[in-house]
Amino acid sequence: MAKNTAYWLMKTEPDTFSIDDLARRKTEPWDGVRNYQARNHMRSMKVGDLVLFYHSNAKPPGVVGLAKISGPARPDPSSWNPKSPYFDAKSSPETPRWDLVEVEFVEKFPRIVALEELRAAPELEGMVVIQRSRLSVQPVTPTHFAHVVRMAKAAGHSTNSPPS
DNA sequence: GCCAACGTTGGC
DNA sequence: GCCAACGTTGGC
Repeated sequence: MAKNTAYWLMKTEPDTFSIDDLARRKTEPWDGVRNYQARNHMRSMKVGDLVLFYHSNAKPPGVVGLAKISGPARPDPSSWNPKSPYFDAKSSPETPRWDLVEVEFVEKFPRIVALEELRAAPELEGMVVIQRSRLSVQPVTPTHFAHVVRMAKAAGHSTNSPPS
């Protein structure tokens, strides 16, 4: 893994676009982000950066897999398409306001790492998703990233771990 | 379905 | 530039 890889968490509602949708499509232009902080995070992404793929408004909400950035930030055409649900009258091809990045499927975890588990893990203290749940594109520290991946590949918490 | 948190808008 | 009103997000 390249030394300068950065790590992120991106949220999506599975009813709209899930990890399975991404697995089918292989790669997806991540359009519709309409929050400046999230947009600015996308602008600082580099191709090859790794992403924790998070399902919000899901039962349970949590990290369900990995993706990577396969295309850098560029203007989001849905922002000036009046037929798009993400249309913004203040954005145009000449003066684009919103960006997207290309997101590529890496893997679906064998299990969901639920938000509840993220909260309960002392190693993940301070992770953005735990304290600022509304930000849809967030930076993740390398340490936190590695820990979430480790959790995904270990047995789950009490509800589905084997009897002791 | 509720509602707290929080981002955005717009009047002043 | 402040801040109240409003809209949205997202966990529960």
